[in-house]
Amino acid sequence: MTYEEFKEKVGSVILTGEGNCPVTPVVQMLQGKWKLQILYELCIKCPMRFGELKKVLKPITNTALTNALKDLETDELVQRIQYNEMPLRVEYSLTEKGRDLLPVFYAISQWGMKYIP
Amino acid sequence: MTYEEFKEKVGSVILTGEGNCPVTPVVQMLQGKWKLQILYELCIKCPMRFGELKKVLKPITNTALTNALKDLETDELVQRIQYNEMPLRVEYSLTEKGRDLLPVFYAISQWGMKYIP
DNA sequence: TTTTGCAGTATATTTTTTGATACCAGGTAT
DNA sequence: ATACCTGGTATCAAAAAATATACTGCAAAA
Repeated sequence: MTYEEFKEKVGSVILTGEGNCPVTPVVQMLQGKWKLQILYELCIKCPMRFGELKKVLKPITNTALTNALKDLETDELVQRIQYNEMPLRVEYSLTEKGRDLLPVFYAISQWGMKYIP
Repeated sequence: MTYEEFKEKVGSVILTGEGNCPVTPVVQMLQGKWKLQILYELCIKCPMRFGELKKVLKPITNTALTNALKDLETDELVQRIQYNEMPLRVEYSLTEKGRDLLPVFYAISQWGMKYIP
């Protein structure tokens, strides 16, 4: 993709910094050491249980995972469903809003496959 | 994009966490409050001078901008060229590696235009 | 009856980021 | 002689993020 194609595709909305920017708020929403990694795991396998996420994201701590998941829930990217069985089962899955991030992860993975040795 | 399309496109390389993942290292490289915003500005206008970046990214501080630019230079996403005129002129531009992030920003902007009010 | 598994909480502490302030060097304009 | 411009650096304090450790409640299994 060239600069020209980029500007043409993104269109007239490239008003950075002024509250109309379609990138800055997204970037801010996804900030935090674990958020993107959690979302990516959920792109690959969905739903996932708390303990399952903890395993694939090791060495994440309970606290970090809980906090990140709460933020993602608040932003409506992830949905939490609790089944009151014993032992307790809680499943996390992407919402539609979260699933719409798939193209972002696809673009990142393409870049990674080109540049990460 | 569906989960199935995603997995098919990303292919067999979805080995998260184990050092072969094409996403995790990229995500880590782009972490930091200003990095993605700087790169995005350079997607829109390239090259840009130090003071120019400072203006569009206001309220960024000298320290923050300098540090972020250094990291981006280290990762070879951004190139720094100094012209020894007076007053001094320094221009920052995307490298080819950095330009290859355009599709990532395009995907983010698409998402942002759908979900950011 | 003690232990185990799940999904967390609570609290405190450490580490990392961020920010504010002042300063520098070289040349030009006043 | 003084002030100003650009593109920073240096130093320290403050705020935010991340981590460590211990603990909870519930039920079933040993």
